[in-house]
Amino acid sequence: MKHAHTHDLEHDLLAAAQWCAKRGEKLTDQRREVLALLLSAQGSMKAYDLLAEIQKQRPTAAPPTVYRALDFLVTAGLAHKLESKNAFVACCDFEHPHHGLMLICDRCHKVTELSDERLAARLAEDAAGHGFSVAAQDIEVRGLCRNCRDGDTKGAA
Amino acid sequence: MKHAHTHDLEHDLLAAAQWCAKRGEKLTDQRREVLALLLSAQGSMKAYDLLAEIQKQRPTAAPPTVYRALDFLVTAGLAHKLESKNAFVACCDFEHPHHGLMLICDRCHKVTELSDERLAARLAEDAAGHGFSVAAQDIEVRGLCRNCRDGDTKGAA
DNA sequence: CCAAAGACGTTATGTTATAACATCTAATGC
DNA sequence: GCATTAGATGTTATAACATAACGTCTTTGG
Ligand SMILES: [Zn+2]
Ligand SMILES: [Zn+2]
Ligand SMILES: [Zn+2]
Ligand SMILES: [Zn+2]
Repeated sequence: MKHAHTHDLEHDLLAAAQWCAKRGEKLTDQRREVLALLLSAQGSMKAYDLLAEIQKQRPTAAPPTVYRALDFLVTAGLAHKLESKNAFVACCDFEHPHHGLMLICDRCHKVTELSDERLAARLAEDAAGHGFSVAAQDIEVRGLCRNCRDGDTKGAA
Repeated sequence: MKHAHTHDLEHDLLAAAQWCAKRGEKLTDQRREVLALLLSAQGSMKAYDLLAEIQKQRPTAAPPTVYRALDFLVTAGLAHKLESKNAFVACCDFEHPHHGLMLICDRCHKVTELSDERLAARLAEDAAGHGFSVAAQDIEVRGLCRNCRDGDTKGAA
């Protein structure tokens, strides 16, 4: 079981590459590296933290290196930006475009992405009621995850 | 009718001062100036735009001047931060704490704050279903407001 | 081969936000 | 009144987040 995570990671990266190909785009090495970091992270990652990781293998990497990769991943639906944290997370289910609802733990910083179509529908309904047509939505919730709320101390930063 | 806006503004500022007093805090001159700018703005305002306005009357003002005022206003519920724009808006109804839903027009940049308790409840329910306890929530919707959708050209930036 | 498009390298800069410490002011208790 | 103290502000510097601009390289299709 030692390499279970690695195996899942490879599987996810392959699926992401296929998803890109389906869209007529390419998951290049740099994009793959950034996505791999996001997939491996416990919570979200900041752009400059990603940059620091990338620089371990590619010392000449600069901010545009990682921001370009992030832009690509977000546009392709492979990752999401957490606006309230200026941080990024891998999407949990990029093959099924959705309106994610992000649960962000203030204590262990873990992020859980939910999808609730009825919630999104209600949102669109509220907006329509004011003559507003929705192009994009962002729902971020801060609080405590189950572990942290139950007094677990292992997840603390 | 020429001074209707001014009158509303003074009324709102008075109400805000009373709201602060009720909380054992003070709406100082600087805080009042920032709030007045937010109340008078058509859409949201960025911190450094607020700073530029403040500096017209108080040339020594620096970033902490405006960020401190904004922190106070947001904490007191008198203003909200739009995380997706790094910008700020006055709250439409600070005397009735709520979970605002922000409709942000991509064309004229106007912001409409709605309150939908059922939406907030659904959100909390989704979170609870995953063992997550909600401390704060942020819902931001981008799109086109009624005027802009209908082809009005007056509101363009 | 050649042209065009996409990706990447590189430098510099723009934008957003806070740390840290000094000073001032207002409220409290004596 | 006067010291104490908490809150607010002044001031300088820097941290953190993000993009502009331009050059080069690689891939791909004619
Ligand atoms: Zn997702
Ligand atoms: Zn947690
Ligand atoms: Zn509000
Ligand atoms: Zn509009």
